[in-house]
Amino acid sequence: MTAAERRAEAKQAYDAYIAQCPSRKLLDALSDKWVSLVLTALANGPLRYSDLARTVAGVSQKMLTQTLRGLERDGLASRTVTASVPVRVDYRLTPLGTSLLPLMAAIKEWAESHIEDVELAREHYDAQRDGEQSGRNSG
Amino acid sequence: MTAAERRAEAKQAYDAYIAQCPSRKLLDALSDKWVSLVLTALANGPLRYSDLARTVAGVSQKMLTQTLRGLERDGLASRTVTASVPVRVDYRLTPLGTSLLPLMAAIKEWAESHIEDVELAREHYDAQRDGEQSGRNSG
DNA sequence: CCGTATCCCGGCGGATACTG
DNA sequence: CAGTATCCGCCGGGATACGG
Repeated sequence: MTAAERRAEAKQAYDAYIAQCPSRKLLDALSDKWVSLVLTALANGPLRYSDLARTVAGVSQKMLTQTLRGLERDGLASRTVTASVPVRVDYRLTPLGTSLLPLMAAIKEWAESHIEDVELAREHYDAQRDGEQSGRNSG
Repeated sequence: MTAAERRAEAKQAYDAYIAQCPSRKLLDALSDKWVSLVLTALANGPLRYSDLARTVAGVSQKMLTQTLRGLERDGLASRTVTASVPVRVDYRLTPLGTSLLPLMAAIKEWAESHIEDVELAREHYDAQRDGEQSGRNSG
């Protein structure tokens, strides 16, 4: 059995598992680096493609388009083309996409309340590791 | 300027951006494929390494360890070694990690309420695309 | 202005082998 | 049992060029 076949089988198992797990599907969707950023950018109202590119600073054209296609496919955002010259394309959240905002808010709330603890934990952990390195021979 | 330098600069900009954005940090943390699964697995109580490997079916040894180290570093989980033969290692959620559970529940709730809409939207979107493909010459 | 197609590199993550 | 080290395939995603 080749590595590719093994991979495919494992993928099958994983897919079969998440297939029955709504939470994982959602997390998979939100996991994409840019999804949450675009979602947040659109929270205030519709935006043109170029506006999005500016608002979500750092995103490449490819990823922005790809992300938007994904959101559109998932029914979270809608795409409106105005056939002028030059062409104009607006994106806006659908009701479904909008219904996600409270959840995003909840995430934001937890983050703002607790992310500092996480930061501190990291520093502590890293310091600990460094200490062990240099103190390895002294104990 | 080389491509690598451009990349580095863009990365800088992105990092600088998320550095001041708690929500993104949290999402970055939760984004890892296995984090939420491990978190969920530990929700019911402490588990041994091997138990986790079984519970989170499909995860490789490498990724499980890597995920656990990450959770430990973030102060979301703690690691307890019992020096017996064979050695025994338990992982459990910290209070901080536990505080994440309601948020996970909220995610689960949204997912269970709306993921069906997402599925339908996808089917519709895909069907639409297919239709355009085959009907391209008929209009 | 708003994309799509192509190339290509870096890194994620699985498989495997080895240690304590 | 619970890892660590290493190799390597795959694909995410940036850069670039081109079409409508």
